Amino acid sequence: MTSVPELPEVETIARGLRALLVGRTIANAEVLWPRSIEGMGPAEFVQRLRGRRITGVGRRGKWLVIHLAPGQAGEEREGLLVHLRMSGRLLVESEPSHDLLHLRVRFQLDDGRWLSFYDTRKFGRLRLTSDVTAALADLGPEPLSEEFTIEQLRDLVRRKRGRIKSLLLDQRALAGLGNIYTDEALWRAGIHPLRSSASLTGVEVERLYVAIRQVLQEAVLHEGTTLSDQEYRGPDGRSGAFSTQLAVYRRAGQPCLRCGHPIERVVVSQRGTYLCPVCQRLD
DNA sequence: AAAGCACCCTGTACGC
DNA sequence: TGCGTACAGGGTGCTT
Repeated sequence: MTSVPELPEVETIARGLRALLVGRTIANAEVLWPRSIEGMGPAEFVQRLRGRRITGVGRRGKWLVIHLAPGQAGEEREGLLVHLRMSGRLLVESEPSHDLLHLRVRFQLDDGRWLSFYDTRKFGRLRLTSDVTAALADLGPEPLSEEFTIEQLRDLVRRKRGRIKSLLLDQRALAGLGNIYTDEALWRAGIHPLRSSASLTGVEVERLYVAIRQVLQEAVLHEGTTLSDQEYRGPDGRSGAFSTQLAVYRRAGQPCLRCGHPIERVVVSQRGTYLCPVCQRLD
């Protein structure tokens, strides 16, 4: 069972970590699973992070961004990027580790605490970059930002020939949506995930825009979605409450909250996809 | 251009 | 009860 961190979960983590990390200095780092590090070897990674002060914690799409004060090289926009993928977790702990088996990378902070990266499935990635903006330049717009408008979504949708679900999952088109919130947004908008994106009417694009923003906003307010004990946790160990708000995700066979028809599961873009065939028509 | 698939991984669910 | 196997899922890269 997995519920993967998407925009609301990463946002919750960023907010929690911000309070704990800003102003701290990384005294030392240790890489227990080298493939968790992207773009350079673990030795260089550790060497470049040692002594660096954390100036901020943010989020871009599903990436967590830990901003660093300029080091000896003087890079202005250096930062540590973390993508949690399937099972990654970042925790601030007073003990060195609570789970050595799944500990992949850890940072010792100047206050004696530890920032620990746990990742059961080893898909998560840490990347140290000298230019945060450039490193994330391929990501599409932030769906909750003011800059993201209905017109932007309309352009995205009209320019592509593929399925609407594939488009929403494409991080270069729109940043931060994953399998859960894509299905939830499409259900709220009454749009079948297999519809060609270019076939959406103006009204449907508007409904989709509202649905995406609302579902993400509500999920942020609920601090994300946690589906079982094993799954996503906030940095303080709290679980997300949005699971109680899910209308379709993992609800195959259960009645649609709008019309009562059983929710169906199909596969779209190699992903389990949940929908109501009555409220989300293909024809 | 878009779709499909293998790959990266391991905990869990399921069938026998 | 225990064992083997299929499956899930984000992103990347390759093929169709």
